[in-house]
Amino acid sequence: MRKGEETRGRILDVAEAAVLAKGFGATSIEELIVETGITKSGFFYHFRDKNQLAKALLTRYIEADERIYDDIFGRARELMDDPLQSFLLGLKLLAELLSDLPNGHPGCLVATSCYYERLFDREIQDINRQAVLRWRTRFRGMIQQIVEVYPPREPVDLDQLADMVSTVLEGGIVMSKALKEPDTLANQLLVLRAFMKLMFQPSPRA
Amino acid sequence: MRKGEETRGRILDVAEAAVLAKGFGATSIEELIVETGITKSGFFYHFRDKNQLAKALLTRYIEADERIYDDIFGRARELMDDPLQSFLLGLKLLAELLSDLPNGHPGCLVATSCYYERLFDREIQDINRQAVLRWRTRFRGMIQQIVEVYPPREPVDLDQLADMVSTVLEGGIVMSKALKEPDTLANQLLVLRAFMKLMFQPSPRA
DNA sequence: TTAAAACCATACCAACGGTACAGGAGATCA
DNA sequence: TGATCTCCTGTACCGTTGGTATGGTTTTAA
Repeated sequence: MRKGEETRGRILDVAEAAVLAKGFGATSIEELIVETGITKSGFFYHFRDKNQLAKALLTRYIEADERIYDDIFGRARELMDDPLQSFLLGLKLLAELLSDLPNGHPGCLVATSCYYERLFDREIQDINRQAVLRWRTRFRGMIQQIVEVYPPREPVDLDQLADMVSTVLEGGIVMSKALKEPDTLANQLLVLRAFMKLMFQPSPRA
Repeated sequence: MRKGEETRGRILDVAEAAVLAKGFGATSIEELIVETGITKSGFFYHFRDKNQLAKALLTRYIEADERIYDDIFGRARELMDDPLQSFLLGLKLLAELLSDLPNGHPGCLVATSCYYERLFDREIQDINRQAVLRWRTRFRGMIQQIVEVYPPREPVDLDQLADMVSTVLEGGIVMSKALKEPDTLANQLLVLRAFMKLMFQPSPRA
């Protein structure tokens, strides 16, 4: 039965847009079923309650997010052999992808979820935490490869340096949305790229 | 008539904690009046509706935020004459202040507000935008003074570099909350500090 | 003392999250 | 062909919430 999955996906699409635009607590099931074109009973057939919706929403978002990173940094690795150049290219490709979004980045569900601690149960909070830890692992792996070739020019913890990518992405999204300047996110990522270049690229005089 | 202001402040205290812990839409007026110890009528005496509460919350938060930055970077300026050293000291002082928060940073209302576009009117969105623009002006002023003495070692837009401070703060708060690691925010700020050092500090061989 | 400020009490409404239960259309399979 | 399962619709109901209204009372400052 494939049709159920499709309806479920449509509910999640509508819900994701609504949650990112007005918050989870302010998103009513009523508006979701109106916009999706189903009934309340139909909604509760797919999701036991609002909390299950949140969980499905978050896991789906995280999986899509991972696929994007796999794709971008996988391509960068194919195009560049040098780990530093590959990382810098990945950041550039990501910046391009982000600046090509027509209405700017719609927002990050991981970011919004961490502002709902008292609303969500431990399971959801843990899903969120694991997602951020996977980001850390991903970028630390790339940075470790860089460090093996290029020693960092300032003493820095590699986990913290890896987290910086996620930090700039999350912060950049907030800045872009608050300023209503879609470019800001991509630009902040490019500033991070310049920082990373400075951190690892050998000095021209060496 | 001072007592009114005090009650109003208490409502805002309770509301701020609630909004940061579960979102604006999920924060009920009912719980606010229970925790504040007033009646519903009392609440609506101070705030015409929930939107006015949001506006008051946000403006109060932004003003307190500005006072903190004035204080920290003002002290840093007193202690260090050199604009670069003063800036780096300010980042360090800010990191110390943030890591001294007992339960980690409670969250940024500016960040949450930008995830409520469809919930808030243009006025609130503009208050938010102006706040971020003031951050930009503040840090760009400091960076401009640095650039006059130390040329940047990578080509970079000064507005974007100034925004990086806010980006790392906002992103660091999200990371800290998602990971449930209070130190992460301060650590990310210190990584930014290392980046800034690399960007402006003359190379040791020069 | 007096008037404004700062509330309290009560009643009410529509909308929302959620529950419960009965049923029906359509595909799938024995 | 009949039975079963998936994927819904329809209806009815409950407690809570945001918000409005209205009238009254206590506290405070001039």
